[in-house]
Amino acid sequence: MDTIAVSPPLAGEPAAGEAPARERLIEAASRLFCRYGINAVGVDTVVAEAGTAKATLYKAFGSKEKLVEAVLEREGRQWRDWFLAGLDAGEGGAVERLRRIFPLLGDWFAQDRFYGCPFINAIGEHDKAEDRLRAITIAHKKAVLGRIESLAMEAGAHDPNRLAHQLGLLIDGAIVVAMISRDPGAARLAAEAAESLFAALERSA
Amino acid sequence: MDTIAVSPPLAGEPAAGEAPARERLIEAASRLFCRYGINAVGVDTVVAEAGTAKATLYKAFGSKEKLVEAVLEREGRQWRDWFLAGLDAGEGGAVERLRRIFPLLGDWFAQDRFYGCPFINAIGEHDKAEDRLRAITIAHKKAVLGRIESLAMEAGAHDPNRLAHQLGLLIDGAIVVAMISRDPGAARLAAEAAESLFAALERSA
DNA sequence: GAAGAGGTAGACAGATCTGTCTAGTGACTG
DNA sequence: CAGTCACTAGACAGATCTGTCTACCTCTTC
Repeated sequence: MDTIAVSPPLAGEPAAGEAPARERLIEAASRLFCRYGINAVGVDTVVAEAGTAKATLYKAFGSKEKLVEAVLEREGRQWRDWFLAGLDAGEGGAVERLRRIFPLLGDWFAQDRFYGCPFINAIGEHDKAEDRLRAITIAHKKAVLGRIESLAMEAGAHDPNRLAHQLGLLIDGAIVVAMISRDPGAARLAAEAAESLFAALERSA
Repeated sequence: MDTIAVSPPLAGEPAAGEAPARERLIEAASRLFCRYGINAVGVDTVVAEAGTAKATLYKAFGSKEKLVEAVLEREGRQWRDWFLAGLDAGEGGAVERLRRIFPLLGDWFAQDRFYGCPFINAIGEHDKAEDRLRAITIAHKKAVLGRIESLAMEAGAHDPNRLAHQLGLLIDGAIVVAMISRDPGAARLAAEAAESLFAALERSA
């Protein structure tokens, strides 16, 4: 009943058991936006997929734009819950937990419903002068990198903030490469690169 | 007259001196697609920006989709010309050239017209089952990583292909982080991470 | 000077987009 | 039983989308 989520973060089955309309809308939008792109999916498609009426969408969110924000918030929260729980699960010290980053990503990449990072994709297809989506994305990244930084500190890194952000580069790079190549092997490649970052750390530990 | 391009790859000024209509269309589309996203820009906007008639666009490209492909081909070619020339310019051995990757990226990120990688953004906003854009992107990356791999080999890397792809992760990660954060400092961060990858190499050299 | 190439301006068709609105249904509550 | 709440079905408005078509203009070349 209380098991840790083993399945990666993406929206799963069409949410059996009749979830409330608002939730079904977010889940349907999540699936469609991630797979086809936000601008490529109209609200009619979303309500059809969610099995709700159009008025329900506009009652609940006010606009497509707000729906997009709600989707990103939920997608981010779920991803962080899954990812951070995965880091903390099981035995091992801080370095072992940091090492778990990339196998976790590998599990995600291997899902057939892996479509890249919704945040990166959303920013890429909107006006680059727009700040709203960037702010949501930065908050998400901050939460993830914050936990990684504290693990890096625990692991005795000389500059935990820098190590965390360097790992962040490898994470984002791996996500993008996995989306483009459809090869989950990007995670292993990133894991090996991360070992080089850990090397200095191990020497001083 | 024969100077190396000092300005990074993005489409520059509105192409003075009356370029042919086809070229003006690609340049206008490039600017608009990169900044606002492909699906967010209609062909009417493109022809208005290019100062051509709509019929000219369809005569030259046949469809918006083909125009997108032409934009990516040109954008990729220009970027590679600039980037690879930047690697090879100046003195220094293979490792010094590899080290030049990230300062070059930093110049790109610092441009006010830097909107992330057009390939990554294009794939992100299209159907992830679509293969055409992925193929164009993979060809582009192959050309870039090919050169990096041969530099890695020259530098005496144990596994040049792996080093090249690991640098590729850092490159893509830096591009994405720079797009999101609007901070060209991502390039310096990546440069420092790359030093960890070069460390093993230096030891064996 | 006729013919053709390459381009312009813009109307048009038909689809699709976001967002609003009306009318009605069913469940729960005082 | 009346009222409210959450929701459905779908018509509708008005904008915008891709793509086509006609009519015209302006060079160059034979």
